[in-house]
Amino acid sequence: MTNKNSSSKTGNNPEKTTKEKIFDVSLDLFSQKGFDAVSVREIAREVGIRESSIYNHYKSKEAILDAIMEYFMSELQSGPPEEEMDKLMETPELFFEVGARDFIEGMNTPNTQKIWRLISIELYHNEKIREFFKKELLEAPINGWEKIFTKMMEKKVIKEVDPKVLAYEYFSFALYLYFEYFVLNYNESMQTFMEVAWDRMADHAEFILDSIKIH
Amino acid sequence: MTNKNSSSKTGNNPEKTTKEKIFDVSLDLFSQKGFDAVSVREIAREVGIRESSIYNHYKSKEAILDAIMEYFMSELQSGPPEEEMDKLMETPELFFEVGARDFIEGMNTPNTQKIWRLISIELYHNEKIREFFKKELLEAPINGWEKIFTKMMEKKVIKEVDPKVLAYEYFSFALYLYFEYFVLNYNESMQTFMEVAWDRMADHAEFILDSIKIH
DNA sequence: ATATAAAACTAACGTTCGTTAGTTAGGTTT
DNA sequence: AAACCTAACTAACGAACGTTAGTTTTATAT
Repeated sequence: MTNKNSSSKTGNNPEKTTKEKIFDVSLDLFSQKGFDAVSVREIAREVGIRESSIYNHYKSKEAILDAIMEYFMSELQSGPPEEEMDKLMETPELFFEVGARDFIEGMNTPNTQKIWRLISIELYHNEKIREFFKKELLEAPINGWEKIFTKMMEKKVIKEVDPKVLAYEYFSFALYLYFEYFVLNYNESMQTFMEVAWDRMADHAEFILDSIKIH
Repeated sequence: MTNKNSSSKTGNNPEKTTKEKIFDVSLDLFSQKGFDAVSVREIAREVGIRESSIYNHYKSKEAILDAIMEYFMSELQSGPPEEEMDKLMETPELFFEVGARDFIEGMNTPNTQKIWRLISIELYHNEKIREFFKKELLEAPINGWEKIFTKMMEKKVIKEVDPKVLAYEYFSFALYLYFEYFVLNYNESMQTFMEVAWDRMADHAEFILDSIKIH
């Protein structure tokens, strides 16, 4: 089995290898129906080969899911660099804008968007994915925002409140948007979501800002 | 097929009918593993009968899920009565406390708690459940809070802001708590969750209140 | 005691599932 | 030309699935 990374970021590359096709088709199907509800035969049919041929490229159905998750984790961006942060922090309005852009662009590309959906479905069935979600997609950002708010208080640009509470206040709305889109309205167009999410995240940031900024 | 309502609210009633046992066992299993991952044979084994006997009580596996959902909808409480509302609204602190209690007690009994979890899992696979969730568990409460905040503004007990934004601000945190518990930490004890949820909902209400109350 | 209806049983049906063994075609390297 | 590898193929395995038909037990009513 070759270990060439099966990334296949471009959806309409005509020179895709069979392994990449399997990857892409699986992601499409998994993200729409969930892992268990998709059969190897269905993947094979969509790719245009027999189901047994899948096993020339991936040793099991589970291995396809693993490859998808591995790809996603490698694509996770870690946000803007430290130095830039410090400057931004002095004007909270700007900072929130950057934060919102970060959040929304984190679900930007078609592939990552599908994986977000897949993760949502598999949260209930897959312990590994659930732990990943908790640690990397919830706790890490919240701890990050807590640190940011703490620093802002030290710099006296916002009022003194419990930074943890503030982090939850800010971040829980992002989770709400995520939930509304990926769980409840997954089929609507991405463009529409991006625009709406941007506006609502801006409203939210404004509300938070109004109550914590020092006039 | 008898149409006696299969409620079985008390978990340790020794005089449960077989139909009630099937209902309870199915709910247990569905809420832990999801509908598709539970087989009729597994339910039968847990109840202590053969799988074919299930069909003397429910005409299909799907019919068990339908019965569970029907029970849940019938248990949904609609909140405190109108007259009491008007009085409460004049002191927002009290009102939030009532709101939080409502929210948390809505997930109170062991049975409803399991169904909440089941709903979460089936959101992705079941269009009926997804629509129910959107309408009854998201839109309805948010519209309710929007009306409440509008009235509060009319009574001049809180500042004038966009009531829709405010409703989302208040409610999205509740959804966050729901998500954290039912999706990510389902196995922890209910008592622990109730206490933590109560505290955090109080912190949240205090934060919101601080930024909208008229001093 | 006898008849009746509910609810348990045994046995099997037709499908679909993930996966494997063994084989064949096509292209590249010796 | 021969050897080799990759990746396709055919065919099938055993297991699990939801469901059904037909039969026997059990409890209740006459």
